[in-house]
Amino acid sequence: MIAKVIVDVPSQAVDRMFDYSVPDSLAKTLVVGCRVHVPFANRPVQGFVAELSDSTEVPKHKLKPVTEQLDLVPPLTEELLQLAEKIKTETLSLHVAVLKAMLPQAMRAKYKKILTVTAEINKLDPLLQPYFKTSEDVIEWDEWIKNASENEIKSAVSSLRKGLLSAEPVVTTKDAAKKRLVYSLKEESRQAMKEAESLQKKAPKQAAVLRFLSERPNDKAYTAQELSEYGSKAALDALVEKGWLAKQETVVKRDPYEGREFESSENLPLLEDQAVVLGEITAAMDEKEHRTFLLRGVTGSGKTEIYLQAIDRTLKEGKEAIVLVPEISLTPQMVNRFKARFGSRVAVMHSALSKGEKYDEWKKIRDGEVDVVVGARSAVFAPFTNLGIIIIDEEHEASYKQEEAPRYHARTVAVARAEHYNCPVVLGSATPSLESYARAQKGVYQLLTMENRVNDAVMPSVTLIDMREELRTGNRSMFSEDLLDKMEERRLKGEQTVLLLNRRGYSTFIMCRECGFVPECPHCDISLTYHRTNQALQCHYCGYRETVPVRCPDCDSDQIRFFGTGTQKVEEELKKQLDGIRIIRMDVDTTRTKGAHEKLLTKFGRGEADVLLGTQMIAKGLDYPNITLVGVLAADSMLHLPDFRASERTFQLLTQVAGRAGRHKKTGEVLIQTYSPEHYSITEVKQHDFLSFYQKEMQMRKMGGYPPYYYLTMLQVSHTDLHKTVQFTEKITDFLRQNLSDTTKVFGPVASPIPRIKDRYRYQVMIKYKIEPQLADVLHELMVSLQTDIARTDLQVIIDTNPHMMM
DNA sequence: AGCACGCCGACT
DNA sequence: GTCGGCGTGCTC
Repeated sequence: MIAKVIVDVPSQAVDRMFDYSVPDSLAKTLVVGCRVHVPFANRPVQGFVAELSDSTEVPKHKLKPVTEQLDLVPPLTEELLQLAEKIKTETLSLHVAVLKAMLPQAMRAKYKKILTVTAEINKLDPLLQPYFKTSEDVIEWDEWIKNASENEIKSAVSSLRKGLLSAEPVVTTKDAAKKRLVYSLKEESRQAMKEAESLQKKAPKQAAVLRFLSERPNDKAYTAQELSEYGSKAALDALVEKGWLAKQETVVKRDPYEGREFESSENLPLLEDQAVVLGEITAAMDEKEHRTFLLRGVTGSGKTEIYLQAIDRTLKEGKEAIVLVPEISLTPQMVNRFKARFGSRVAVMHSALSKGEKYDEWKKIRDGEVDVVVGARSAVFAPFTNLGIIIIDEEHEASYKQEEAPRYHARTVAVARAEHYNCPVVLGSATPSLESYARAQKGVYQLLTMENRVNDAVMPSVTLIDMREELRTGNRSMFSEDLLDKMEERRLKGEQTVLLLNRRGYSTFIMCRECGFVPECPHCDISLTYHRTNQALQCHYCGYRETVPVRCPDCDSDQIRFFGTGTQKVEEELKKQLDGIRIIRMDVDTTRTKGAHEKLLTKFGRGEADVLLGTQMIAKGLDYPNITLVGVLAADSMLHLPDFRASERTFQLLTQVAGRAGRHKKTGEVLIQTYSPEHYSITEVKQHDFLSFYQKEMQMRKMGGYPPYYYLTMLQVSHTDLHKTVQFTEKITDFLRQNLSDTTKVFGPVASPIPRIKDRYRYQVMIKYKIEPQLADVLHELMVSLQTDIARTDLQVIIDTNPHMMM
């Protein structure tokens, strides 16, 4: 038997299948989708069995056997393997990169080099001898070299040359299952309890352990911890030694939500709107036909309840469901709603879990222990085999696009999977992406709309505050008079305010007031950000850090001042303006630790603060009845980013955060402070008018030649040498112009908006097209032709067939 | 990517 | 004459 293997080597040059013979010992168990270890270019690597076959073109003397099979149950199903090929061609990624993206981190291979002694230890340099107390001892090269002295390293290198040491590459791939040791009473011991009493005198602890265990059911096993009140680990091990007890390793399942009580909930009654929408979705399920629905429902219209009931229906049919939510809204509040309805049938996958916890959640899915997964982007690859529905909440969110290779979009993957299972996809949002809404207009997706809020709530009133006007009237603070008044008013009434500091593309930097000097990162063309917590200037892109200068490095003036606004500064300022106001601040600093996010929200929910102040992360999913005021500081701060989606993002964020107000009995009010009160991405928020925004933005896209009117592909070229960067980009641009059709436009070379990151110069080429069937082939050909340059020089070329970030 | 193979300069 | 530098090709 021959196994066709995709090897884990990230190079275009080996991005194909390699044939291996399957040894007899594995012939019965090896199946497609398993991970294996194989020898490749004289070293072991991990690979994925993509096909099994009886024949091969490869001459016998070249064929090597599979060394090891890692999975009995293949982690990748046939469906996922097919899907991987599709993603590979669509995103121009390496095949193995896609396969790895489908697995939890813990199942991906680790490679290291191990040094072993081949001669007698005493022949070795005395400097190295301490590392090899016995001939079994090894040095893990990559780890060792970090702490070894220069002389030790030199000595090791020369010992390798002389053959006293040998270097061996090894792959380690493990299932990150958490194991623990447990003790149980052996069957035969039970009959001999009388003899056990004889231990009493010499070994009272051991006797106590036996007595305890004999009073319990036989098969129950306990950890040393659980038995510690009867006898220590030493006593337990002695009993094992004497044959009384059995000691075993068992796999424990971590449960990130262990010990948490979830109040169970039933299906809620639906409004008419909701019932119609649910009806359409279940009809599609009945027809067993794939359909993609775009559910546009205003904030507070009860989209989540629709998801829950659609899933309920799916489960009743014995099928499974995937729910994708944006990373930042994977809040406990969200998770709780699913856990409350479906209990232990839900797995949760998000970045706050440890690698091991993620693995366990993943395994629950593969082993069929759960049938619903709620998770961020990568949960779209959940290894279900009988999918009944895929739901993408807040479908417009940028986090559904992966910004590293493989650059897939979860929406595209979801639709591909749903086509395979003939099941529906539901894309939900109050502010759909332009792409999706345009597809719905064209009938590619089926549009469903909910214009009414549940709880008889009305949409909050939105007021725009022109900050230029405030400035003219002499208010130089970051709060308008109106906003301060209203916040104070809420506090007196015992109601709450959500305050959004929109600071994307707007960070705190320092500037010399005398000469205008702004400290920049020496490795990236970007100004340094001021971090108050460690009193340092830090680069957002490479992590470079320096201390805050006391005097201007340029003109020696001491007039160095901070600009921009951070949440900390807002908090201080607000405390100054409104004496005694209680503020909860949510930003990266205050939510870094595990569970902090939840704690802060619970606190706010209990009414222990008047104001919840935060960045984007507070814009989503918050649902507290007492929030009656939402304030937005600097609404337009991301409007001027070099990104054709800037208006769309602004509208979406403002609508989302406005939706936090007045979701229940009390009506809500929203105050938006801005310097561009006439911009449509802001004015349309005031009217709650998605359609009007959509039409205006579509006009802009049409004029600019952007999606959804045109498709984009971006090539990002980088190199440490500026001249080479430009040269290569020119070469690439020429190649594209020559090989693509005349109607396709190739823009470039241009320097990237951030022209240098980590000492690499960055240029880009943008391709705009309507129909270009050759594109994938041409780009592939291009990459093949650049292969040697990429491998031998430090040239890097990134292709993004659906760019979301223009930086 | 990472390794062997092979062809050139510098040195025991 | 040998060691080790790095350019080149290949990996089932």
